[in-house]
Amino acid sequence: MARQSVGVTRAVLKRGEWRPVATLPVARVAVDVPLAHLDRPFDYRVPEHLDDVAVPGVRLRVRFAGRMVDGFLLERGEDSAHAGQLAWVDKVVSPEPVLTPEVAALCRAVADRYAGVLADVLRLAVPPRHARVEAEALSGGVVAPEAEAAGDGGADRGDGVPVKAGGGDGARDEDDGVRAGDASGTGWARYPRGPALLEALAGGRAAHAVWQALPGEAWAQRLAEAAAATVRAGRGALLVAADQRDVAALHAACVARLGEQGVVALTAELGPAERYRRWLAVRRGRTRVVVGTRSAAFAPLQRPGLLAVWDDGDDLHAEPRAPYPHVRDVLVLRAHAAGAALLVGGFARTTEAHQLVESGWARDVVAERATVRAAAPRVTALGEAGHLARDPDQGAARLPAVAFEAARAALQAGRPVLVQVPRAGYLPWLSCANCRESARCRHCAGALGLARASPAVADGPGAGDGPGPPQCRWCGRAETAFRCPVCASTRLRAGVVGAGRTAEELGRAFPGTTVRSSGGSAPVLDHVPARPELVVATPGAEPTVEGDPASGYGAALLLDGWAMLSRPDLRVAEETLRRWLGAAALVMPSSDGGRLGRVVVMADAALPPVQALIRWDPAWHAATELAARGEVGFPPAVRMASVEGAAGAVAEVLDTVGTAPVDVDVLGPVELPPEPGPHAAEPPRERALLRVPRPQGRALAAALATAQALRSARKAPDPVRVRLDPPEVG
DNA sequence: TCAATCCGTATC
DNA sequence: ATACGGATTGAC
Repeated sequence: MARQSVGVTRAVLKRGEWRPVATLPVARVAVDVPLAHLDRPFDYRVPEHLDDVAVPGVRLRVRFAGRMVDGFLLERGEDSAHAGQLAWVDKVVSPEPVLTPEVAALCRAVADRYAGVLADVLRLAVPPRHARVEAEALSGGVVAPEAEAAGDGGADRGDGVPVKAGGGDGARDEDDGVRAGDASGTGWARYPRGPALLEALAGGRAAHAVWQALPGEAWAQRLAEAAAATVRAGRGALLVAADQRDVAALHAACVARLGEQGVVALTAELGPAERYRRWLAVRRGRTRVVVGTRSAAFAPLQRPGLLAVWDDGDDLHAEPRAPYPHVRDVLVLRAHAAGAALLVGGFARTTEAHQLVESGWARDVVAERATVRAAAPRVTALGEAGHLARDPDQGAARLPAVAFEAARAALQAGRPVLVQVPRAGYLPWLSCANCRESARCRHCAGALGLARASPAVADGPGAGDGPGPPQCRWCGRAETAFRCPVCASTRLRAGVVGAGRTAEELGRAFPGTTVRSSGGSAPVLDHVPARPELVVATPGAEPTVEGDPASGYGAALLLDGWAMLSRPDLRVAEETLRRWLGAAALVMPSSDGGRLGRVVVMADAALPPVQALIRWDPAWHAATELAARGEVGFPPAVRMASVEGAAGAVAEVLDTVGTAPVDVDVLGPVELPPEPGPHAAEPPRERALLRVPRPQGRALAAALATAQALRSARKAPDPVRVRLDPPEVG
């Protein structure tokens, strides 16, 4: 185990004079070769001069099929099952054991779960080596500076001042003086099972929880409390959030509670050197709490006690590179294997998270109805809005009366108003083809738009609805006979809807009121001052309101409802509700006889997601969705795989899977629409969907891995993409 | 009969 | 990928 200086890893002897070590002479190596049929360890001989550094987890170079490849040493063994001669471990790249046994096992499990290869998962899990960083830490022992979580806009906090452990004093923390792990006094007391969860963490027990955060919840503080309880048990906590902004909030909350020491943020934006520096600090056990984005789910945290993901419905939690693992699944596998607790939290609830509850694997952490009601804003749905506000000014855009009143009441009370609008480019926006005047709804004067022109994904029944008539972006009414009020033209031209345009329109509806934008073409704001201003934000870019979390926005207008719900996507109800809840959770509780703390959503109250928002019951909605998916046989009620590629190749994979002992239901294959761009000359691609009952998920993945291995073994030219539970299908 | 080449298969 | 073995081919 003695650490060698780096130079010694090179052979001093000539290769012919290398001698095998006496004990544990066999190194089992995961080679970095992404071929399905080579996805297993290969044995090599350890030469004497590498004995010290050839420890499990190190990166090394070996000769494989006639060329030098990278690999990881998985373990040392006494003998090999391989009949032939073993080749030498050529070189140990660095003595740093970057692949811990726990993470190695996790990567194998993830590869198996997703019918992928270990080499691909290892590339997601272990960041590229940065030799200089490794050396600086080796020699100096300097603890990585981690003051700035990149993009940390926390300018309202006193930065640079070391915070004493336990002295939680975040700007938005209402739980001053509460000791970590003391369940009774934290914000977790508002949830009947919250204290028990914290006690389990403090006791080092592997609780599994799906947490439905209360509206207005200081979620980052709650997760920091959970992390602190875990640390008290002498174990580490890993908190994964979808984006930089959420990571920064989590980091700030954890630092406030636990101090700078031992809390580290891992995100892609850090750049290779800083990222590797922090990652190494985690591996070396200098940190007890890791917060980060997607790939942090694999962070080599020592003795993991709590694995948590916030807002697991955000699609950023789905890895876009093969084998396309989802953070929630990675953490479930890891919790299972490492005996760690798992916490899946959010304002919304995904069907997958609910599935964990229904299967009995996880417990529900939800507040009592009365607590929810007391914390929630009052929600009004405006599907078929009847009344309109009188124009306060000539030419000003008008809002439905209820929305206008809710906003005005909030502004008069000195509170900001949040307006959630569709992301720019999400929807075409329409104007008169002749005079360029914006095309407006004849009922409410909202801007007209087209519901998504062509369905990019044609899944299941009901796919292929063409572009419908223009619809009002505010009230959702269809306009079947447009006629420009200015020039009487009946022709329309398309532009692009942006948050900026909506901001402009709203500015006219509320003259003299400051309008801020967040998201879309405008930069995303972390927070806004608690002043009577309009805040126009795209979904996911809603700023929090500075100050006490119990008093957020005075009102919110959710304008993108009909646009969202018109998308041809099976997940659309769940995703729409998630976005609404994310915005509505920032609104103050209903007060002043319902005048303050209002949410107005432009969607039909009869729709289930609208009902769920009104009643603030995402768990009910998730249960409904899960039941519906069960009826039509879609994930997560079943396990599904998509197999995509050239027609013949797909057929081959299906053939092989057909011989496996799995009871597979095959949908398709169907021809996919040609991809836009330079793919015109290529033969059409096909996709088949395979589904099995959930207990057979492993067997399905194994059968698909076998099929891929067969193809790769005979160098089949057309690649086939296999994805398990592809997000756009479920 | 032997060498050059082709093809299939394993890759430690 | 490359490398090796066995079969095949072709020239003597």
